[in-house]
Amino acid sequence: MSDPDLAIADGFAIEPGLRERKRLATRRAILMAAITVVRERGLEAATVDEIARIADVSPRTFFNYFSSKEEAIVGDGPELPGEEAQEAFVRDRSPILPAIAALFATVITPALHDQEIILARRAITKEYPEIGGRRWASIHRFEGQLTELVARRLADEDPALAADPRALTSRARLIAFITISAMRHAWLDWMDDPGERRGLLEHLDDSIRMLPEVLRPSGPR
Amino acid sequence: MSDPDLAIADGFAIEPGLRERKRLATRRAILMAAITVVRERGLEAATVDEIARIADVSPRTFFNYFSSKEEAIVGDGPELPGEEAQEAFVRDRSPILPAIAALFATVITPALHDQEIILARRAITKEYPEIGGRRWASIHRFEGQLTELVARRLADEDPALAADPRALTSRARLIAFITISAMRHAWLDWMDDPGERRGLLEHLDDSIRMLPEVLRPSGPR
DNA sequence: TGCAATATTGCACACTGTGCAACAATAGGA
DNA sequence: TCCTATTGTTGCACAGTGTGCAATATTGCA
Repeated sequence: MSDPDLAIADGFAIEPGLRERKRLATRRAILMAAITVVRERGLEAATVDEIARIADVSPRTFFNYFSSKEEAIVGDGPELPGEEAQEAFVRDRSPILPAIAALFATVITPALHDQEIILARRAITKEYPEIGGRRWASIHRFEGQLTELVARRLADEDPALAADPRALTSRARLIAFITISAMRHAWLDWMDDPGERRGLLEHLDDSIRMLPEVLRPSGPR
Repeated sequence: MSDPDLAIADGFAIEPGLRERKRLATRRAILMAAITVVRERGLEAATVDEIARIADVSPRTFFNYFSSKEEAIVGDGPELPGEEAQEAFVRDRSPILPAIAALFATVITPALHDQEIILARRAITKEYPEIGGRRWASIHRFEGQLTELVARRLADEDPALAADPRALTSRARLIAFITISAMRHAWLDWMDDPGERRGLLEHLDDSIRMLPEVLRPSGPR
């Protein structure tokens, strides 16, 4: 059960063999089946057995591709970009909030590739917010990773802070929480944007820019 | 299956009968059993059957008191204070962030009553962060309630904003997200505070005060 | 005491998720 | 083309969560 992405990870675009192509097709079939069942017959009807039946695989095979039902329906959690981008972020000295927003943008852009899946999932999470349960694990993991990354940058730009691990972690954690909040805020505004007049990344810019404004003690005026 | 808290909800402290006292005792027995099993034998061993066995009730009865295993181990989610406090908050015109922090304080203070349970749960969530899964539902619900409340206040203090529901919701949501982030940040700093030199509420003040500082475009300096 | 309300329990059931071993399909060289 | 190692698929048994329901036990109250 090798990761087919590894075939292109080293820069050579190896034509995937029959095995990899079948694997990707199966994964997609299960994923589409999950989304389809939820959209057409509701979250109640979306049991693993039913999804597997629609995808034409055995229920056992379902779990070879997704570790939980929610993962198939709602997708994987966010991931940090590769090492090089992380290093650049650590050494960067521009304002940190927009820098993190840019980091998010590089992560989101490829994920937005498959419009059909993205839009279906958007509709599903809007109709069934309770599906987010299993997502907690991945968001929590992402919070930890981002905190770590921000801490590296803070330590890099302020050695005095690096000498106080507790203060460093505390500050990094707050920045990570705030930016993830902005990300979620942008996502929700995007979901509420009826004509989709602005893209997700534009909403993210809006949210980041709204932050200092909202925090002014005197309130917006 | 009436809520025993209702007996005092209207201001009259009715002496609870044998039924209510037994009910509270059973609830507590299950709760303590859950915490004890996790602490002594790990999260793996903490099955519903085992917890029920320790609490000396049937597994079925466990689910009469808690809707899930996690709820027994980690406790209920946060709740907004009563109507009067909410109304006062809506009409209040002091800076909104400290005002929300004060709101949190009124909610947290009674919840901090039972030191034994609080400390045990603190240790458990520290050792097993993955337990938070089921908590997502309650945090999500709380986010929605707080957003609604903040929106009422924003509409009350700025009629122009009230006329634009989307902008109103967007702003209220961001404020709710940020303050909940600050709350979670304070909770984590509190968990990391070894000698417990500062209480949870003091950490909350710290977090709220740290917000504008962190957001300054030039960064901390 | 006796009746109404409520709590506890056992039981059957649907569902998620995992380990394991048998079986099927593919890759890649002889 | 055939052979074999590797990898993918499936069925099966199992442990666990959570729910509905009906029988039984307990409590409140007249």
